[in-house]
Amino acid sequence: MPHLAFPNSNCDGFRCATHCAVRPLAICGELEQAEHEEFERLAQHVRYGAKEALFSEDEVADAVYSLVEGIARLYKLLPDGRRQIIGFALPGDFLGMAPSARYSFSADAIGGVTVCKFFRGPFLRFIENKPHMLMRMNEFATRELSLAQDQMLLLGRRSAEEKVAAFLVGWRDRLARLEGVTKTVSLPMGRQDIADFLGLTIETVSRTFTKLEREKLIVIVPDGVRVLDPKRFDALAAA
Amino acid sequence: MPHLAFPNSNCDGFRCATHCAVRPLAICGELEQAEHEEFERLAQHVRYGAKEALFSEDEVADAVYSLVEGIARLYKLLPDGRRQIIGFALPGDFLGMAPSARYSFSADAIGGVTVCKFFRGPFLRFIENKPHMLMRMNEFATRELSLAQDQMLLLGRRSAEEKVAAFLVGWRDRLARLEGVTKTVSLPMGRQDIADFLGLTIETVSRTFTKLEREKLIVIVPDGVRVLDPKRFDALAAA
DNA sequence: GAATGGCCTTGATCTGTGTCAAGCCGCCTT
DNA sequence: AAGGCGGCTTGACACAGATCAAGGCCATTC
Repeated sequence: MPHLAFPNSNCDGFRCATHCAVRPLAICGELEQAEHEEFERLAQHVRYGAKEALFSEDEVADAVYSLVEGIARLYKLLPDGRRQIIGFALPGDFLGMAPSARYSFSADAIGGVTVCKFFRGPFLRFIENKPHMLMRMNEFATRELSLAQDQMLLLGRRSAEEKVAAFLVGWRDRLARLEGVTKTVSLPMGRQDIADFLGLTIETVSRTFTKLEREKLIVIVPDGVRVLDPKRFDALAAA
Repeated sequence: MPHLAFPNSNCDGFRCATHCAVRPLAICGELEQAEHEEFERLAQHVRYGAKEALFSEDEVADAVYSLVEGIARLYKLLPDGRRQIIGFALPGDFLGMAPSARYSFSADAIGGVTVCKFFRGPFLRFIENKPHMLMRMNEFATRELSLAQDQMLLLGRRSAEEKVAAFLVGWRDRLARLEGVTKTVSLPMGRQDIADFLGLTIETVSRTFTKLEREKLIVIVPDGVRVLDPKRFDALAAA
């Protein structure tokens, strides 16, 4: 059961600085002072524990979410339990827009997650006469769509080794936007999650990590990998 | 080389009725009279012949397109030539928005295609202070994204037979929005296109069609299939 | 510090789909 | 009507990755 971190979401300056470190990257990043205060009054800051669900596919989509902190797993299931992870959400990402009245996928926390939660009605009323906000939402949707298309190419046409390499490169680059460039790529998600993201089995993912390590492209470290040969590695990921 | 069907795009009533039959479904479907006339003045109606490119990945994205008539193939290529078709565009679909200054995929005509083409600058200036239009673009993007996510599930987690069945059901339902419900599903794209859409080879697609026919689920007809047992067929596509 | 359980790795074997190759069918050209 | 060509189908075989099974490692608990 999620609890409200700030039931009175009209948080003071200190807390805002803490919890909205990603604001420039988020959907609300270009709101000016007055608008942002109005927007904040619509928000509930909610914290979810590890593996807790933010929302599930086919539920009535009564809220949208701006991820503030932590990482979420977005996925779809087939009736027999096969799972496809359609993305990992990072701080600044915007979740929960659906083309119908119900969510088209499920989202749950990997480790702890903090979000700004907005009920649909008030949210839509807020944006409906704010062209700048609508443009920003369009940018977000277009970027998401483009990532999804990259992933289709990966799922449909790349080998297991290419999938893993492309995943690591893509993940490293997304983390770099948040944390700056590093040699060590942290992987908060488990091997099964990676497998379900890449359309592979956990065994194939594990073997492929080992293979990349044998080929001296990476070193496997606790909860991550270190990229040894970025040049050769990026080439493998691109091809 | 495409030629302008209406170099003076300010077309008269008759031509509009002919060429904008899909307007209620298109991006401009909710513009009121005066706005729509302004919008039309920004448009070039352009016709492309079979296999002609509307635009290509990595080109400067200087225009967006509303597909009026015909079908387009949207795809990405790997450096070695492997191709993933990320979608088939139908009349009413909106193409060409990109998260960067360049197109993130290629689009070309299957058979003949007619579009409304808008240069990026005038288009953005037109929409920037029209919340209704921006909302509609959001709806379009959200629907596209949801389709892309369905496709990820298909590519990552379905068997060849499930892929083909799900493709036929999805395609039939999209055509039904335009042409009404029919038993016969027309397939204007070739087997290689279907293969590249489903992450399969042409041989596997061909064998799977034959298998579905042997199992009395479909009959293969010229340029399409007839679905014999919709109940059983939809079940196969869902599972 | 022994037992438990979750997560990951590794090995052996199987199989669905890819690859390679041949042939068919309908259509266009001459 | 003969030839050629593009698109499709079919068969034989190969292989990447799945499946099945076992074992290792580490953190947590009692």
